[in-house]
Amino acid sequence: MNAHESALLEDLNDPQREAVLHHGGPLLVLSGAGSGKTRVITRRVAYLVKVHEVFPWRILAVTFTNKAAREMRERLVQLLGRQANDLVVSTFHSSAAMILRREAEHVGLTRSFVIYDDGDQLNVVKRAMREAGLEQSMQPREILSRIDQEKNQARLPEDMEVEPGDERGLLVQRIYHAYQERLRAANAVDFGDLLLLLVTLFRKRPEVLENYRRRFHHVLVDEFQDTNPVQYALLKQLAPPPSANLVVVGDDDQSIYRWRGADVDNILNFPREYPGAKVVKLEQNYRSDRNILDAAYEVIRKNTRRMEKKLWSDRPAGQTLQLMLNRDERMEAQEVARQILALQREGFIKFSSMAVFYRVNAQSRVLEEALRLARVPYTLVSGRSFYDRAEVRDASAYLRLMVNPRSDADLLRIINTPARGIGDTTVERVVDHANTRNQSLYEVLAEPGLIPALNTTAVKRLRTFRGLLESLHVYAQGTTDAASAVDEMLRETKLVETLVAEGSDESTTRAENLREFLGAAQEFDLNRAAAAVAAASGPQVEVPPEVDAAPLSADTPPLQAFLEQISLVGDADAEVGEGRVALMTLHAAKGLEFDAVFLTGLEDGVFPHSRALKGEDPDNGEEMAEERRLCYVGFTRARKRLFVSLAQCRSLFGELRYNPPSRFLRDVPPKLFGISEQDIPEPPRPAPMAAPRKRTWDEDDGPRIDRSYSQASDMDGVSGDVRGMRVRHEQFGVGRIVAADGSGPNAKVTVEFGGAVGLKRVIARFLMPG
DNA sequence: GATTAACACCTTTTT
DNA sequence: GGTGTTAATC
Repeated sequence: MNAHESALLEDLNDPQREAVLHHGGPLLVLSGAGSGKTRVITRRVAYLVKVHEVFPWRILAVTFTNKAAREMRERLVQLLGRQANDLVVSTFHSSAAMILRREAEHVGLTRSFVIYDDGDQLNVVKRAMREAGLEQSMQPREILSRIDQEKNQARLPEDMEVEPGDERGLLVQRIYHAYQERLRAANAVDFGDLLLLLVTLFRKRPEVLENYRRRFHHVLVDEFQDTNPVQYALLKQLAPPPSANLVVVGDDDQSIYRWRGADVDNILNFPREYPGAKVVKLEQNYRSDRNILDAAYEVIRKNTRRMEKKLWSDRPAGQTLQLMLNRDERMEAQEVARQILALQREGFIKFSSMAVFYRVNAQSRVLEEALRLARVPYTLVSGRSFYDRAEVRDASAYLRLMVNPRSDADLLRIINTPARGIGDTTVERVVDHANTRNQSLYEVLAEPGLIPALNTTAVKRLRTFRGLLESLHVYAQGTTDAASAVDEMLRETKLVETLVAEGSDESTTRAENLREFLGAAQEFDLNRAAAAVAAASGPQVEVPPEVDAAPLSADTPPLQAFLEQISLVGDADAEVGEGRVALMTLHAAKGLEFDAVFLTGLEDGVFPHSRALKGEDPDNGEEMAEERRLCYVGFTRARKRLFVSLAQCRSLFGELRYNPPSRFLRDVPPKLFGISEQDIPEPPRPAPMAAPRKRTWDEDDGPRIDRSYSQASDMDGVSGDVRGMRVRHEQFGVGRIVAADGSGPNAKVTVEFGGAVGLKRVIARFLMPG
């Protein structure tokens, strides 16, 4: 055994070592939470390279999230040094995008295709519906989600299985078809297409697939339990059964993306798809104290249809879990903040090793407020907030047009941003004209004079606008870095200028964001330059002539590469801040670990989510099983302390709701909370002021504006007789209520504001007592 | 054509 | 609480 070898096998337990050493053929690694699976994957890759002398470019390692890919890459750099540069380590979507770009012409795209996100997709669906005259038939959102589902199942419009007589299904199919045509015409793809088009291409053109099979002799997949049918199809193409070197690592108990088409059966049936696959179980947990592990097990064991395994640990039992019972969500948030400060003061746990989890993003607001008030530093770990801002998306739309002027969705987005006097009527006429001529908007705008019913000013403005796009497009073709393209675009479009001129606080922030966007482009260029240097100085190895060993993204032009990063990676800097508590959804928590974890909202209806509660048998449905797995994921993130919190009532979606404690809590034996069966405490009663308001106008109990629940400055509802009351409106100033009607959040009142304003009927919640 | 107020409607998780 | 749509007004 040489030095490399022993170093790479160091401190691995038996099954881990078995997985690293496994030689040839398919391998399934069932890895429980905290059992060291990333270590297994990275060591295995390093072992292949160093001991078996596999060329790094022969190895493809796919993960599900960008975070995971980044971490894996970092660890591999530590193990392999610059040899790691030649590995392909990326998400399904990134690697598919890179391959698709190389093969674009086979699928009716050009290499400069752009990637549409959710919002763009919805616009395309809406336009497809409008053109087909089917606007009122179904919700565009629903159509889109059904299209996405079809794509997840690897089905093109013609592959859809529609029962005869299924009107809605037929409608979806029709629009799906029109939608795809529009994407192709715009030289654009959506997320689903990245995978689906590639699978289709490989199916139709085996010789193209062959090139990649010849190259990638080793394929490794992380979080395999979350793969959906298209992803699995792609894997099977690249690493065909029965004998390819395909290593899949995952944990069926942590499958939490069923709603996005992920199929647990992929992992459950893997041994059948790849007969002879070796199966290794990693059951030793190195992360959590035993009390936490036991609690997690009690929750997950209720699921039927799982691969039986039980994590064990030689760690101490540790402290018991702590149950936090709160009156409402505000108290919950305060208590979380208080406990965080206490833990920090004890000195053992730093802010940066604590996290607060919640089921839905809507829960984060109250938590943030409380943490801010308590001066607890925190970071909100949410996917891609920066690139979701309107102004940043406008800027990206311009950039995408610079690369690909045919992108109608982008053109429509910015045709009047900043305002240049091109209104809805004009746009509609341009769109109609483009539809009849079957051309892109950009093409049609080359000769705006031909568009019917336009007046001369409109034609002139369109001409100027088209001129702008044209010169940007030309500029982009000559540019060698992303930042100069962004810079040029910001100058020419006057996006920043317009915002600055507006002068409001909000527009100033937006202008700042655009400057930050430029900064992101500069940073991107720097990283790219560094990567190029590293690649050039890497060891030159002999490559068999029939194999293409070039990096997948080899000659993507810089602006395009930057755009790809924006769409697929998002805000790479949104890592958990130093010295800050992390706030995130349970889904975002997968793959992370913290000394102390706060799991909030353990109430039936919140977690498990209300959607999982309805149905015939809410305790055994697939949705409930998934909620349970989500709970398991949440629990097993904690190393030493697990706080589980609920609120007896919480206002969600504008309404006050009383939810029973989560059924998951009943699965945890009380002794793990350090309490006995009898003294399971009652949550504190809601304060009298928090009583649900059910009053109507008939109950005359004196003038009163009910703002019991929210401390907000607005009037949530109106009750009692408020006539004569003084109120203030942001626009109209101070006045007196003369009449009122309705109740609840949309109650209206008529107010005499006096002066020039006079009588106005306004929604009560826009008023403040004044 | 732009701007604003009113109002309807939705709200799980995200590559 | 946000977002998109409509109607009214400049």
